[in-house]
Amino acid sequence: MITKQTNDRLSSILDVAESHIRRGGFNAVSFRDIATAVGIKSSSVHYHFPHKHDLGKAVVERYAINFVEVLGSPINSLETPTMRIERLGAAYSGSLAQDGAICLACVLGAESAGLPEEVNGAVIAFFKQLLQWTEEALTGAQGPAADASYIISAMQGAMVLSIALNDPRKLEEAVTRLVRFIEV
Amino acid sequence: MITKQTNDRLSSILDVAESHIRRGGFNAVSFRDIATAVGIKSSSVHYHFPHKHDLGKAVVERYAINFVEVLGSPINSLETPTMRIERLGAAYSGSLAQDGAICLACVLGAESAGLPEEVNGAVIAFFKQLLQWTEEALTGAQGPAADASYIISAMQGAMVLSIALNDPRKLEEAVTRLVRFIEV
DNA sequence: GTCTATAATTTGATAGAC
DNA sequence: GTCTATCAAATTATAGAC
Repeated sequence: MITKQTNDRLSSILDVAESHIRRGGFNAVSFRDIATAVGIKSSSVHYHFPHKHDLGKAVVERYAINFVEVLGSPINSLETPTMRIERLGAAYSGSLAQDGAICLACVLGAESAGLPEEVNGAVIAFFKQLLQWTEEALTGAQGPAADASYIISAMQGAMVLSIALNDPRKLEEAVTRLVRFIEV
Repeated sequence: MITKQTNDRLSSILDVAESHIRRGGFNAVSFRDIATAVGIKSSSVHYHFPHKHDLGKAVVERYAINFVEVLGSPINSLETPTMRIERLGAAYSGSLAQDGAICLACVLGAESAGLPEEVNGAVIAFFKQLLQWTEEALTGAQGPAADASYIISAMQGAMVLSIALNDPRKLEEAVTRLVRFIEV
């Protein structure tokens, strides 16, 4: 099936691009590197994404969709706010362990002043989506850590420390601490 | 004076390089961009820093020295732990407002997997230094936020959110919250 | 220390055949 | 959709004159 194969190739390109960006930032990716890793030529990557910002935007948008899909809705759940934030932290911890890379939006957010507008817009949209999810997850919660921006900040920063110092416990400890100081 | 002029030029190069890196990451800087901004040729930049990782390393090391110098020693002070962390947060907030850029180590830490070893080593050294400063600053402190790694994580992440969403209050609010939950 | 000149490589991007 | 071929520009880096 043509459609299937197209999707697979597109996914492969996005997979490699996401992986590279999450490890070294937007400027650490090149069409050639991606093409080689996928097993095609750089001109074929250009066919799917004419400009580099098209590729970057697509990577972020797919990341955003996948992320919320994995997390699920925070409203329909029977969990407590504490459990939801714990799940958010587990998602990041698992992602850090499995991919050996931090949140895509964290890397791109850190270098946002040097990004194409199209990519930046997608990053901003993702962060707003993530903040909204966290706000909803915190409905009815209290305590020192019960604030969406604060929780996201702590987790993003802990990922930076974890990857820079090669110590995943930085993230785990931050999540533990956050979760502990959310009261229902 | 030759020495004076040399130092000024060297400082200018490091100034421009730091500014560019803090805005767009390590790969967003080029010898030509730096040279143009300083008012010299790229080969002259190579004279001072043969390889790009030499430049990157020097930028981080100077940043580390300046940072602790601005903060001062956390031990000889008569301040409470709360006041010291507040001062750390103010340093970052002021730096964000003045330079329009986040912490150098945060940007480079986020893309650490794509950095030259020499630069990475300097970033790790800076983070360890910063964590040690914060640990000493927290001597005798308690409460939900009284942990060096946690505090640094929250501040670094809050800077990412602040710059990505163009809202410096993210950092200010994080600092306020952290400071509020350190008990002496 | 800075310059000119230049090399070698990489990069984002396009044209056109299949 | 993918390929070959190619391009213009940019990048890191070096050699040698001043």
